[in-house]
Amino acid sequence: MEERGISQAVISRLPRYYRYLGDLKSEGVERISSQELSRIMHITASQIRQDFNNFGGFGQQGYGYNTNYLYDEIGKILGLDKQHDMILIGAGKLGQALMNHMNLKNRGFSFRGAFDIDPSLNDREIAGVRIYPMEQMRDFISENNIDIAVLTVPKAAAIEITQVLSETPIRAIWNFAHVDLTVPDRIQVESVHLQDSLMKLSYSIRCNEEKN
Amino acid sequence: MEERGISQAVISRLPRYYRYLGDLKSEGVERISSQELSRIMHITASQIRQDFNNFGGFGQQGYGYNTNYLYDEIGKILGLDKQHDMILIGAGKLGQALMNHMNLKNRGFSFRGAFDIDPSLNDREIAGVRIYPMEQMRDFISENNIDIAVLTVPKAAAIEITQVLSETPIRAIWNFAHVDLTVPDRIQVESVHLQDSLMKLSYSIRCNEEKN
DNA sequence: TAGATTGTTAATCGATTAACAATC
DNA sequence: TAGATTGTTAATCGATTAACAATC
Repeated sequence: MEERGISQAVISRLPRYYRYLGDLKSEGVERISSQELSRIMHITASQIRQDFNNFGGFGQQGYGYNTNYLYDEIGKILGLDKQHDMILIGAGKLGQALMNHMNLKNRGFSFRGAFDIDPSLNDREIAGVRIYPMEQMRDFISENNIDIAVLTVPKAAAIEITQVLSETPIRAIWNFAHVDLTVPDRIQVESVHLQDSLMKLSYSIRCNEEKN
Repeated sequence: MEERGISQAVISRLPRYYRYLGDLKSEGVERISSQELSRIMHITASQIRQDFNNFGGFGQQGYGYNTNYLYDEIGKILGLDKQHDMILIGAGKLGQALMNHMNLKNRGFSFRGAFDIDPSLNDREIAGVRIYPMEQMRDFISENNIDIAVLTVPKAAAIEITQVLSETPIRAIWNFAHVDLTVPDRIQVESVHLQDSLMKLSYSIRCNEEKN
């Protein structure tokens, strides 16, 4: 599994492959050719083969790909075979929604604790996860070997908290604040900019109506 | 403002330009050159100029760009000068979070109603928006000229509801379900796949730790 | 063996970057 | 006018698609 400089475009497609293969698997489909997958996913068979071959050959000539095997291999590439311990920072509605969704659905990812500046939330539990005062975050990360911090706080708070996180052994930040974060190289950041997404939708609407 | 076949790459960058220009504007910066913006946003000045010139010239040689003007123009391109009436479908935690966030923050976008299959939620209000029974959705869309449906329901429900939405005059779906939706051409879809985003983060973590 | 389908190289297409003439 | 910076063309780079030899 050689992975020198895989392009961002390829990586972005992996979760989608994983999803479709999971569906096929649960439908009992044992093997799939790049051509069939192409038809289902609406991308070219050529691209599918190129994408998979970035990570080595998963298929067999004349046969295609074994659904289960391919599913598992992509899972491994995505690091889904490993346990990820997470904390939530900012226990508002969005944060609570993520704890409900992600704790159940994606095995491998689990919230170990949540933190909020609002003292009235302290010691409460959401989806079986306890909410602690913000001051305890730093120590909690070290003591519980937390990998991922999920940031669901306003912009200004996100910048401040990122400063603090930069000095902890955290490995990644899943950022929902409407700001681009600056972190040391050893910390990975993935941002979900909901506003940006809605604006793209607004753009599509405008373009579509101008076609009249 | 000529816009034939603007690439998806350019469109994806527009909301980020808009965000940075908004920040500059509120800092009182009246003009900005592509070079300065390049330094702040960490993209090339060349790309910035190319991007803007897809929509016509917004700058002035020897001067740069007027921050306010550029901000407004990008806003217009993104359709932010227009009112967007939305409904929420699925009034769970995630949906509630979106109503709280988006109703206040992004002017131009406002929720007119929410719908849920859970009868216990009916007639309740969240962020000043009333929750109606699902059966009333269809009529509500027509009667209130709803543009955007925000889908925060599980996968299976999302597919069913999309069928129904396809027969209404809705113009866009903002999809949070973990599935790719199929709709008529006149309906725009923008999906936020949170699971995919988290998987990409997991991939980055794995790659980063393998560098040791 | 013949048919199918991968893995991989080569061709094409598109997006990014560089360069510079136009012009404020 | 001289300096600065855009708008735009040309060059480069990377990603996608096509083609086909390898092989199960």
